[in-house]
Amino acid sequence: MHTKFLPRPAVSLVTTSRSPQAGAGSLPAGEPRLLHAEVVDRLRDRIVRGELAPETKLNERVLCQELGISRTPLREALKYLASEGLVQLLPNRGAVVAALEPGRIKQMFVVMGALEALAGELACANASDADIAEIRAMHYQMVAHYARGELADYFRYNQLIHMKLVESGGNGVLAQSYRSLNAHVKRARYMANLSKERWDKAVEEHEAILDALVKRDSTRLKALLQDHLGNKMVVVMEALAGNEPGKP
Amino acid sequence: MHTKFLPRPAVSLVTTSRSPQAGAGSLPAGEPRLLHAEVVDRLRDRIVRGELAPETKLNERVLCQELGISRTPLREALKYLASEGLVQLLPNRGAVVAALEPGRIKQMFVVMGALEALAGELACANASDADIAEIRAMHYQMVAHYARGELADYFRYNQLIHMKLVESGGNGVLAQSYRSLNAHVKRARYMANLSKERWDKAVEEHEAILDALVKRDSTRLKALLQDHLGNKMVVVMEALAGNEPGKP
DNA sequence: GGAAGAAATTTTGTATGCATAATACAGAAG
DNA sequence: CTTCTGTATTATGCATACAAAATTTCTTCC
Repeated sequence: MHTKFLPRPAVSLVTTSRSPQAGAGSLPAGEPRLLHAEVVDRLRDRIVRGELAPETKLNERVLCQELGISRTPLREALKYLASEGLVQLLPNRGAVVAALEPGRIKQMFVVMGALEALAGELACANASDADIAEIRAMHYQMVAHYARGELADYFRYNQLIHMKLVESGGNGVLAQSYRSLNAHVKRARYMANLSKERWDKAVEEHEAILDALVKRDSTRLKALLQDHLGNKMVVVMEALAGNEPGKP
Repeated sequence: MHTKFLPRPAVSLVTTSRSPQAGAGSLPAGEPRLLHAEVVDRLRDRIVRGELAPETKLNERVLCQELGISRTPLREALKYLASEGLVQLLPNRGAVVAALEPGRIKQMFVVMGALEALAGELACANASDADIAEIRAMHYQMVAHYARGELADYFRYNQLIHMKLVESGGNGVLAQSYRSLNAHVKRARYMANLSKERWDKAVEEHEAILDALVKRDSTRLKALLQDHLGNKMVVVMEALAGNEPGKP
């Protein structure tokens, strides 16, 4: 697998032009977006998508050139991502993309199970009818993509549904915790090749989940979510076991 | 309440002397401890203990002087703490200690409830006898401090017990998530004045919790932990409601 | 040829400098 | 006295400079 960075010609995030050498600012900017925050989002995205593979060394000079910024905001972003657990800081030796240890991912699934169960409970109790209608709409979108075999779009709606479900319980802390763990797990999922059978089953499970939510059947929803997540865990863990039997 | 910083004469964290102007390093240092990491720990501690009160403005120049470092590692530390949610970054306006919104704290208790329930389950299943013996020992220490009316020490052992219980389930991700939420909640608890009755009851609850753990009665332990946490929530929420009826 | 060690290079950690945004302050107008 | 406006001050965001550590490269010796 490639670990080399693409020689992108430093498209540069700098738009607000606060830098000493820069010439002219432009956008009126309703809300100032700081560089480190932008970099956090970009790097997190690249890590989650697997473009920055686990254990990739993050060379500051290279990243700075790619992003068209100086080391200061980059290093701030790395600290932020380290706190999220997506980056590991090695004192005096820089930063690397966090490893994807199967044991740790499994632990994350267990915790996410507890969070999703709680989320299901809260959603049944607190979700508005509009929330549920939105989830139903996303569900049908997802099923449509499934029918057409469009995996990427299926995944996207799948994620949207799970996030919306978690959010509609009205507990922002829960949503935040879930999102954070989910980012880690998503990294692993990019390796997992969904089998046709598993895909079929996952859609079935989603049908049942939607049904339980509509009926606000908390007990059943919790059980279904647990089951769904458990199955997903199996798939991901298998993929993970297959993709790194021995680290070279 | 004081929000002003103490004029500490810059005791300086700099020991490794990598700075341009610094004179001499000293400690052989088995493992290099970086400045930003040190600052993260210090600031987090001050925030959790309430020495840096909620919504306190964090002036970089002042903190730099207090810590005896330059702005670079300080700002890195602030980014890290922002990711933990203990600090809020205001673009172009610096950083403030995160507010203690009762609604949010309540949400945290709900999530911690789910995590503790899981922790209880895992502890019953996975804790070694040595783990349980350690918890028991800490429990008796705690009770001794309770008997002597030593609140601070009681709290310390209380925390140790809860953390050990969470850790002995063997799920590091769970422990990490719990620790993070706990830091936030601890901030609130520093305001809560435990009544004698509540204290008595809390110790009773702990007796029952220990008993359930020793017997590895997962179902009962979960229920007891939920109850215990729920009671603690009531106390904290009352204190929080009392201490900020109107923000000046 | 390979191991060991020294010098050169790169990389990281921290401090500092500079430009812009934000705030405090002063004075004028109402 | 309050409110507005323009200016001085301060604070923040980013870039850069420099020193120590780590890594690589080049010798040297066996």
